Amino acid sequence: MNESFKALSDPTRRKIIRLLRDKNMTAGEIAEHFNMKKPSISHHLNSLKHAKLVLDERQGQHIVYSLNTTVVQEVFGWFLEMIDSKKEEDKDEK
Amino acid sequence: MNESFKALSDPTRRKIIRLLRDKNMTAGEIAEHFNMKKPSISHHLNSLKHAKLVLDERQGQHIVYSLNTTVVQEVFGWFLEMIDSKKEEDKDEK
DNA sequence: TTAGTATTTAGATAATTATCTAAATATAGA
DNA sequence: TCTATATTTAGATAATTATCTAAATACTAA
Repeated sequence: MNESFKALSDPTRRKIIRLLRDKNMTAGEIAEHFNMKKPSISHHLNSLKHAKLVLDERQGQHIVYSLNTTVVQEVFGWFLEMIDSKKEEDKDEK
Repeated sequence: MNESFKALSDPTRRKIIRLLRDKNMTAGEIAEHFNMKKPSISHHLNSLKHAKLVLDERQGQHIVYSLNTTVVQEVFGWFLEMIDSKKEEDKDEK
């Protein structure tokens, strides 16, 4: 999970996640949303891949990236723990 | 919100958040949970403070740190958006 | 005022990270 | 095989980050 937190620390990568939330995309399509050279996008995608936040699949000349919602949900769960259990404590006290 | 994501990218800082979830603590109390020199803890606390994830209050010789759940919830909301709206789309299609 | 304790700040250092350029690799079609 | 396109890898570089040591600051009590 540390890798996920690290990957999400960068705004470019968060935007990539947001893009892939809506639909799967090729590396080139993703790159079009940024004013950045493609190797840099590759580097970011590699980071997200390493954290398993995205999955990649080659389709001929293209590589299609998709969001791995399972891992996003894991990180989500961490926040839930930080917020939710605190609410439960409050309830118990009342 | 970028500051929050950055702050949370470090495991030491995430552990601090987890500690403060349970109860407010002084810098010294927090430091006891880590095998690290106090200036380093200070550095981490400063990062969390800068991101507004924690709040500090001097009480005599001590500085007490508390979790700022509002900001934690903001970040939580980001994940909700990544997960939740995707679920809604699925529902609409069914 | 001095001494003790809590905590931070400053500075150094090594490691990590984000972007670029150049080159390499993978796929497809002629 | 050559050419074109998509994408990644490699290397350089500047910026950022995490830990340490030394020093400074803040508060308390004698």
